[in-house]
Amino acid sequence: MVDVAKLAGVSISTVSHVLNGTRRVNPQTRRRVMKAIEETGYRQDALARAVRRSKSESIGLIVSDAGEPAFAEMVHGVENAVAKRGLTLLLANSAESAEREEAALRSLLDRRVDGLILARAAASAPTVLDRLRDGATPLVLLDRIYQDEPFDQVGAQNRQSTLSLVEHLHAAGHRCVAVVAGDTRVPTLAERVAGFEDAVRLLGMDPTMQATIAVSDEAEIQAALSHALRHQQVTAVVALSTPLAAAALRSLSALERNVGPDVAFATFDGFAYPDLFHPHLTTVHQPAFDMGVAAVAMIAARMENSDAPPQTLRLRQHVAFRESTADWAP
Amino acid sequence: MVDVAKLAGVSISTVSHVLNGTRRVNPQTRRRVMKAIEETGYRQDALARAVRRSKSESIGLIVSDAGEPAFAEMVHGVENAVAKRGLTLLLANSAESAEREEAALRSLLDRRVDGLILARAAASAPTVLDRLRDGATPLVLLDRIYQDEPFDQVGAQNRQSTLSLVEHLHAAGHRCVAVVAGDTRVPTLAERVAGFEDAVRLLGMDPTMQATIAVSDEAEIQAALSHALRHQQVTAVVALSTPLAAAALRSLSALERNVGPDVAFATFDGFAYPDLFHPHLTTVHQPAFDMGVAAVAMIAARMENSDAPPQTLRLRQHVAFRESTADWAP
DNA sequence: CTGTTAGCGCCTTCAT
DNA sequence: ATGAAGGCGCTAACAG
Repeated sequence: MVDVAKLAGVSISTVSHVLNGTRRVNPQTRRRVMKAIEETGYRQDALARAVRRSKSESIGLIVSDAGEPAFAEMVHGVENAVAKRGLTLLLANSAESAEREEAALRSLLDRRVDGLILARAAASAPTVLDRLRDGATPLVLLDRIYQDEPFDQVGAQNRQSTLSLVEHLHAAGHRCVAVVAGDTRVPTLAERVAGFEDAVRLLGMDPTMQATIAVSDEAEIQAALSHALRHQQVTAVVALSTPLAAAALRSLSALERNVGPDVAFATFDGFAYPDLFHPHLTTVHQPAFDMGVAAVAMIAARMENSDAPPQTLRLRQHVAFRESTADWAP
Repeated sequence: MVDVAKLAGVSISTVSHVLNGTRRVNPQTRRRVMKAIEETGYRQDALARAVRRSKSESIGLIVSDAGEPAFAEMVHGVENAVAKRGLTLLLANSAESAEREEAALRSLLDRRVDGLILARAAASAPTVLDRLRDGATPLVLLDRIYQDEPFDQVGAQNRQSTLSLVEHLHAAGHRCVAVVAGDTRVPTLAERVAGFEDAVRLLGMDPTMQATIAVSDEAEIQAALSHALRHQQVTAVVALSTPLAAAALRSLSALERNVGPDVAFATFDGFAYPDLFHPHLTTVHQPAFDMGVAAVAMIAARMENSDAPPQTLRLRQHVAFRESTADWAP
């Protein structure tokens, strides 16, 4: 910066001001400075600038499972929105571990990110957000919504979507449904279970004839499904996430039940390229990319106006009814 | 930091030294400082530290297409390796655009990342790496390998894998193959095409009976495939990436050719959960996660020893032979 | 319209 | 074994 100033015959202060457009400067000198910058190949040091302004022009994102396609999509959406605003994205993955989540949070905060987007880990510690309660750094909770937290949040309408899905199954004649629910500490999954229970009640289905399988391990899922199919006359299976769907489909295959004719099947989130996946699976599609975009928008809004009440945004999910729930007959 | 120093009754200099373990300090005072840090809830400012040391403890990653599953896996691998080293990941997506790539590069460099991992965009400008030629910031080129660039690189053994694949098809009786190649400015795809040409030569296949379809648009792919199937008696189709495979499979479906019995099919990179995808597709699996991990390792090595000659690492791909190339008969 | 100067929070000689 | 002091590169009063 000193070099530029010297070459242009001005003070570094002027250089700073032409760079930031932060005060009027004579077009003549302005030109000279620009030329000097060009010739010098000078680039502003974003870090020093951030230290001085205590604003880093960056936002941090912590996802709970970078391997899941839905989260990969959210990362994609966040990256897009962040880049569009000229910010930089700092990415971390907690891999569903409370320790890694805590460490990532500290690290990003130490880097003075201007905002933080967090999809909490399944095992997330209740105290992990304490250091953010003062609102110094805007936080938005992504995907996994915690009712009582005083933060902005973005998720999907899990409860209603599950209801629509089960209504559809009920209309097709299904009376006994098995839900592969996984780790129900995850609010997203708990909401979907709650939606299922809503449906059971509303549709007058017999609660004792339904099965909620709250495990994640494939072998356990298979055992539970086997039991449900044989002893509870379950005719439809609903998986609450992509990895659970994979485990369930493998289990059904091992149990020699054909998806479609033998047992109806539906899933949340689903697989990439659903039109190429056979059989075509009835799927509740999460607007993962848009959720990422929305999260960034909320951060931006919060940076403008920090004392508005926290807001929870739930995006609509698209329910695609396909083959896997069409070929079964009572 | 001043607060901590005051509370412990020492100078900030001592605080700095206990924090960094950068010189011997009396266990007594050391304790006092630690306690003061605890009570104050003091955290080091990573940015100020980076400015002073001109080392940011972060690495930048630019991918060319965050939507492709293979790149999502690489991001995952890079994130993992970076976190394991206690560094922070800055992520950007060029979306195959030279401008966005250039912008991302500048932005990350301005943030003084300690190393940079780049999967170049298809349209990448030849000059984009010029500012890195001096070696001040270690760079590793990921996935898309450029022969003549004097940088560390990590990719896959595309040429040999393609050869194995085509040998397999040839052994099954195929003599005319269509390759859906997409944008062959992408070195990865060009290498796979080269591997195909190697195979044609080595196996004595008639070059005029092969089709290389170097477009990405689905309608164009369908038209070209239609022509190749009818007028060139093509019996096997090979797609060189996941999106190309999706387009090709849709095209074949539109042309009413059954994958397997009517026409053999193989793809690179493939779809998630291949065991659930029907028909099971013969696939050359890229070790995308490991490529990401390896890229970080190379950055780390380069930071130790900057004057070793640049190295190109090619990881082996796993070729899984499955149904889609098993059911066809001459 | 422009320059001088005092920090931002930290590390690191140089003294003691 | 510890402190004092000078910057890292930058911005933002405060002066002219």
